[in-house]
Amino acid sequence: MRLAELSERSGVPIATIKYYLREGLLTPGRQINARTSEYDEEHLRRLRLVRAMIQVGRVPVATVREVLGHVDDDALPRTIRLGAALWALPQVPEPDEDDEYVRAAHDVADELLESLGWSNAKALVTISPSYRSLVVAMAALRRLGYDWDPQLLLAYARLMHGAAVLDLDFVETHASEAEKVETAVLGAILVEPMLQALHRLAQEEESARRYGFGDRE
Amino acid sequence: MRLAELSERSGVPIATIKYYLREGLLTPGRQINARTSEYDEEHLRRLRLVRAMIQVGRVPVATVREVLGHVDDDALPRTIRLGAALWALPQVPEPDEDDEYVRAAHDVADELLESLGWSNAKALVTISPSYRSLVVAMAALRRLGYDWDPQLLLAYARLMHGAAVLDLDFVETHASEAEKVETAVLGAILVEPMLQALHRLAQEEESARRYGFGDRE
DNA sequence: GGTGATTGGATAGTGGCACTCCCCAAGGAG
DNA sequence: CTCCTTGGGGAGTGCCACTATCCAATCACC
Repeated sequence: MRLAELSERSGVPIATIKYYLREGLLTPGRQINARTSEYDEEHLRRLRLVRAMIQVGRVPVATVREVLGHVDDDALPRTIRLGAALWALPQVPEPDEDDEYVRAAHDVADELLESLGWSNAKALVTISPSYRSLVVAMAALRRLGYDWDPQLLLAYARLMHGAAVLDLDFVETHASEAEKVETAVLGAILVEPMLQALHRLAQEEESARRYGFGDRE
Repeated sequence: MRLAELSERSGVPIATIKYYLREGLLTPGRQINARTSEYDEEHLRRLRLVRAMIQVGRVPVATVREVLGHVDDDALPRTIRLGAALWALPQVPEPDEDDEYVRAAHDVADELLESLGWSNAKALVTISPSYRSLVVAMAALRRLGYDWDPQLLLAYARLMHGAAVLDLDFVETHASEAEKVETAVLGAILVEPMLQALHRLAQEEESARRYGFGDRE
């Protein structure tokens, strides 16, 4: 198919597809002659993937390129490719390690990993950007005066581990070997907005259940 | 305290505080004379809250203003204020209702709410932006060819309901009546990055557990 | 074979956003 | 009285995700 049809079937404007091509998010089509390129179903699929990452996952264009680079890197073993792709995702800004709240958050986070028995990967996990994000969020909450119990964090962690198990079970049963990394990355990028939406819906529901709507009080 | 000290204690540059003041994210200090304003602990707290929403929660400045407006609106009952604040948070772009994947996602989402027994708030919930986000994410996954089981979604929803129960229990025990809405909003804004970080860590851990690191294969 | 429309590619421009720079006038210190 | 500091406000900056325009090659139709 040609650019116009690719645009038609994906719903992405032609100018935007050109931009993605320039940015290296899509591989160029097969050059038929100087003025015509042919795109196939794989291009369409990749384009939809890119769009989903950008629009649903709010991933910056430069990061999409990086993530896809890792996903496509057949030279690396699977866990490393997944890890590399996840590490490339946008993260919170670097924490200030001199801040007392940040140091305290590190301690709590380390204890948490210990309790969860995630220590086998601890060397890796403690330098992961996700670990940093966790520490930053914990420190921010504490700085605002919310001194939550580490047990609460443990409960959250168990819930999210449950979600991760569901993700990877899904990857197991539904994806071919070659697609596993891609599916797992999508698990991180597209499932997260879904979880977030469910979380907010659940909050609204639970709040209404506990306190009613209050409009008759 | 004066602007310089507010900046010092919060770690936010003076120019940025001025910008927040101009944008209405902070109330002006008490004017002492034409050239001096006095800020108090409440300003500091509010500034930290704003910073956390922007940097950790990635909430746009205009949205922070809107959310805080709802949080501060004492005229409304609590559930409504919480709902209004959550609804103001940034969401995915409007779905194309003519798209077959979007319509199918609507059906699955409605069934899900039914199964969960969240139907008491259904009229509200189905017009919630979170509901829209959910539908968009579901449609995007399907469009990419991942035909997951609705049961999987139900399992995710139960997990996130568990998280919401933890959130609201925390609000119950740790916040004064006046702070409840603020805490609940923070629950949506600061707990979410924490959950996301835990989710990614859990994925890395679970992936390493199942497949090893693969570097000796 | 000529002619106007279409296509793909490159370049430059746009709009939004979160700051950030700079200047000014008012205080305050010596 | 002079110089330094401070708060306020407007204008500018840098980044990012597009998007509009231009150009030349080709294709459809006459």
